Amino acid sequence: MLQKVKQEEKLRLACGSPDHSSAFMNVDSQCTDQHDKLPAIDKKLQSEIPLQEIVPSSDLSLDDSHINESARIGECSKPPDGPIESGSPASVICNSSKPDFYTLKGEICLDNLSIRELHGLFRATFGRETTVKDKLWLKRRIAMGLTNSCDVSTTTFTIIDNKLVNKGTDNSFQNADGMLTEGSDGEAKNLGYETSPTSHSSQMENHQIVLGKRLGNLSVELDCGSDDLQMEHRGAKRVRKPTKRYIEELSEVESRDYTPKVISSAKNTGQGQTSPKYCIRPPGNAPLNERTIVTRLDSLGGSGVQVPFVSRVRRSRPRKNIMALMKFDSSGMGVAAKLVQEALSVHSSPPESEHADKDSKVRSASEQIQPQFAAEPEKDKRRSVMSTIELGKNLGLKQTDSSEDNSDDGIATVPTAKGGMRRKHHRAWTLVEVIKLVEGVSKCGTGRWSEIKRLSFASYSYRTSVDLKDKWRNLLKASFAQTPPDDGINSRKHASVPIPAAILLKVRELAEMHAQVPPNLGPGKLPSVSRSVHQTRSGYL
DNA sequence: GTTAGGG
DNA sequence: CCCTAAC
Repeated sequence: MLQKVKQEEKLRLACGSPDHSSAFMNVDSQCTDQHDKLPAIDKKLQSEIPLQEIVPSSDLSLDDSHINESARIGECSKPPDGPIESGSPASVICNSSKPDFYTLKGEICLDNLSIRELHGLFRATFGRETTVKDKLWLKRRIAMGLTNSCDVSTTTFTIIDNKLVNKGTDNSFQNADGMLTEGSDGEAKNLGYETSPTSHSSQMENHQIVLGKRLGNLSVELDCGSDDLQMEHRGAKRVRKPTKRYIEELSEVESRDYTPKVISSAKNTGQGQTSPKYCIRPPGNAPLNERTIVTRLDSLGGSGVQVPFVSRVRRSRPRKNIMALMKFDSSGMGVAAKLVQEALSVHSSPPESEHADKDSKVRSASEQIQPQFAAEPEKDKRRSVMSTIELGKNLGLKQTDSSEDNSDDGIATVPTAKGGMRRKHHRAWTLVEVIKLVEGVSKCGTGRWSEIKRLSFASYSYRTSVDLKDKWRNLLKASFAQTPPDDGINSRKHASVPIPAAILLKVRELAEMHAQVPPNLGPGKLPSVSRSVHQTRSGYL
């Protein structure tokens, strides 16, 4: 990393930037890279491709990126050599007086560099040579490499793709297959691009390559590639923003990591509100609010998402167990004991309705009443229950026997004796259930789990629609897993239910109907299932 | 409240 | 099976 930074600086010098080597550069360029490069690329692409207006269907509007960019030029970068105007008031905000040329020079540099220079930069960035002559390709690769990311936001991605698609019915930009091959081959064999220098690269290719590189795993790369390809044909996967917990934890780590630097750099401006890594982004012409937004570009699962930076303090959703423990601590046993009684009473007078299972309180409460307690730090909710219950034990409260939970017909809950398996409430799927599930799917189609639950699992109180969904997912996996005739099902040690091949077959069939074929083995890899031997499957598709 | 998807 | 964001 250091090496890389060093070399980058050299390159900056080559661009006429005065020397300003400092420890901050590292951090700084990260910040700007992440934020600026991609929009910049977009912009470039845009101008290069004479296209009509893009219609950004969703969040990352193009306007936004433009604004961001111009604004950022003012704020995050202050070249000693040349005022890069835009005179935005934002520059005042910018607490980083540390100059960063990369932001503004970055594009310019890349634009003006000769192929040779680009090669140098490429080497600096990727640590290997390239013989690609395509300037555009080089620039993109380098830019992407510097962003160090799969941070191409899905949205941006789509837009670009659309653009490309729109533009090119000629497939110069769109030859997806070609792209994939070249991209991965190049990366894999270190041959670069030379084999077919004529074709243009696409955003997609870059995406893949960088991603693959990052993961350092070719197969992953290929998978991703095919995945992306599939995306074009089917709907993109729902993107998830990182969970709150993730954000919190990450923020925690980062703020710790950068603390020293923040302190040392903060004295320049007087206040260290933000770490250098984060850019303050004034909300452009969005008239909404005066507040500046602090974000960082986070890449999670390849989806670049603007993640709000949260401070270390846990906000909202205070840990519930904390609450419980606090009660215990402060007000003594009284409250806790009461809690225990509540918990106990809940299932000592069980209505035993079929919906009892849905009540998580009941569930967790009754289930945690066990002589054994897993020593592991548990999930919040459970822990609170556990602690109160344990307390109750200590107080000498009588516990009703834990076998209550199995009242229906069930098997035991949580053996959890020692080191081994402590599944909470696990109920093995019976073959009957599986069949019902398959049936239900064939009737309702996938994705309508609650419906299936209503129709086929009305009598099974314990299978929630989520369970059905999960099971289906597993079935799917199983059915598409290689099913070589030799080992087959038996080799599994403790496979709960073997799941006859016939059923798997049916699952596969249904899956194909609903376009659920996993991206890897496309349609046709498996011997096509003889179809329509049965089923009036309501033609839902 | 349901669904999708990661853990 | 759990969790939780997206819907």
